[in-house]
Amino acid sequence: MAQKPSIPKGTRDFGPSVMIRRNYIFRIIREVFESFGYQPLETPAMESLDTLLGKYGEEGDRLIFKILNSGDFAGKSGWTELGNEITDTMQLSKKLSGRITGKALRYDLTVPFARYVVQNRNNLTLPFKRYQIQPVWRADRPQRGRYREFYQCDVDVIGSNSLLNETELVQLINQVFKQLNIRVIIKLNNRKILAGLAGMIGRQEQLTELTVAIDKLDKIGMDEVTKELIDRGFSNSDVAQLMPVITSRESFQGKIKLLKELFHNTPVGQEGIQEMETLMKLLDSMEISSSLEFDLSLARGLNYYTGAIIEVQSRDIEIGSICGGGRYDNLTGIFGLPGVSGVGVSFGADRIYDVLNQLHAFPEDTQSLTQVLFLNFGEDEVIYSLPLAEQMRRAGFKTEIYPDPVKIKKQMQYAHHNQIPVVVMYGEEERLQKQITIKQMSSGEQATIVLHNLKDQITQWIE
RNA sequence: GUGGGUGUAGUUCAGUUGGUUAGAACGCUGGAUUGUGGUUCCAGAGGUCGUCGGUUCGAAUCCGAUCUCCCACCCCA
Repeated sequence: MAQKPSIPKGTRDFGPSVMIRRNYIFRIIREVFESFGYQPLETPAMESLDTLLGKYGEEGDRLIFKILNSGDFAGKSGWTELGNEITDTMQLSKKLSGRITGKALRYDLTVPFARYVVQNRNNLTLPFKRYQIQPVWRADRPQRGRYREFYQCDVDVIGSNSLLNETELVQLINQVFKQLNIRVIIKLNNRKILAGLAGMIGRQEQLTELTVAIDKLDKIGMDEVTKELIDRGFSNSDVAQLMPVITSRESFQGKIKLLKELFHNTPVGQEGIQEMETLMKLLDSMEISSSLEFDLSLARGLNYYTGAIIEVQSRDIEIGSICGGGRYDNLTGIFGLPGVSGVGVSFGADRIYDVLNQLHAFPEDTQSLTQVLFLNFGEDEVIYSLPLAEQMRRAGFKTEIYPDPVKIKKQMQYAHHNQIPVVVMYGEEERLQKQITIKQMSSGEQATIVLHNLKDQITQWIE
């Protein structure tokens, strides 16, 4: 029974000092989201399994955390009956899982959002702008920078086709990272341009294979991507046509010109070019301090994107994307509400944390919380400290009283370990002389002063 | 899902060709100091050596299985 407690693989506890820093990130993100008029939304940790299945591809389905039903599911599911007629265990498992689980933990925030929109379609005024900051779960095998439980910070606007939304999101991304002091590259592309490329070589139906392969360009390089494309059934001439385009180092205008020539017979591609040009034109009219890049190899894995795609990388720390998203034309369609287009991005709080940590870019004062500690000199003595502590709180100091009348040494250690800058002593000696002793921990300096000077002295020492 | 590594005190790790009582540092508790933290000194607590089995007179050490965590791939934030 003396077994060591532990938490499940890929999950984490966040101690106080980490939480203070995480809250700093969430606070900035939330404030920026709200400044653009996005409204808060939360959805349950668990969704019906049907809501989630089939939305993330075959690979995604496997990574969904399922929740076991309560009750005697073995008996109800007719275990023996099933077992007798099916000998293939994989098939048996599949059949059984349909009966023993009907709920699952959410895999991302976009699908629950789509579900919410469809469910409340009669009460929502479109366009609907919402943000959502909640954990999501994936039954993946964890490794560095990848967890089974992690937070996503999503902003989406649904029910508007305007490219102004994309523009605004870029502006919002820029604002978040500006406030966090992270220098970023915002990469842009358009799914329709990728579809145009697939169309150009006559392989529209293999768009997904194409995008999965070229998305790895900056990770594994040109040769490996070529190899992968061949493996996925593309011909040498396909690759010969594609590679020069997606690796093009031309300027924005250069790339547009190149694509226009290539896409004279592919309407989807032309549409993509037009959207890209409009977006760039709109962005030109704003002050975006981050560098923008038109990256033709940017594809993003999720295959529900249909228009613009966005991905953000840190300029200083190699950690993959710290924010990403795009436009999806028909996400609510699978829930029976077609024709509602949405666009959104998601910030990866955990990776942003790592970037700030490695850059030492967290603000200093996020560390200590309590500013003033009243020592406890005994059950009777401490009563006289109570109103003083309350006065200090009203004066704006985070104040606590040590709860137990233990040795002063121990109480001082508590102040030291919690980095509390000021300790106040109001024991019998002080009280009889109508004075109070106050100590600044950083310098060790200590002063005995008259009561009404307490506030001023603390102010002076904390600043 | 595929492949590689790891496991000894709260934490980070030593532990010789298998040998008697498994160590260190840091941390923790108490004391030197009954109203004073950080530095110092003294003392103390803390271990089913991941688990189960095997080889052996004898296993932290060798073998097998199993679990765990870490790393890479697939995929993703």
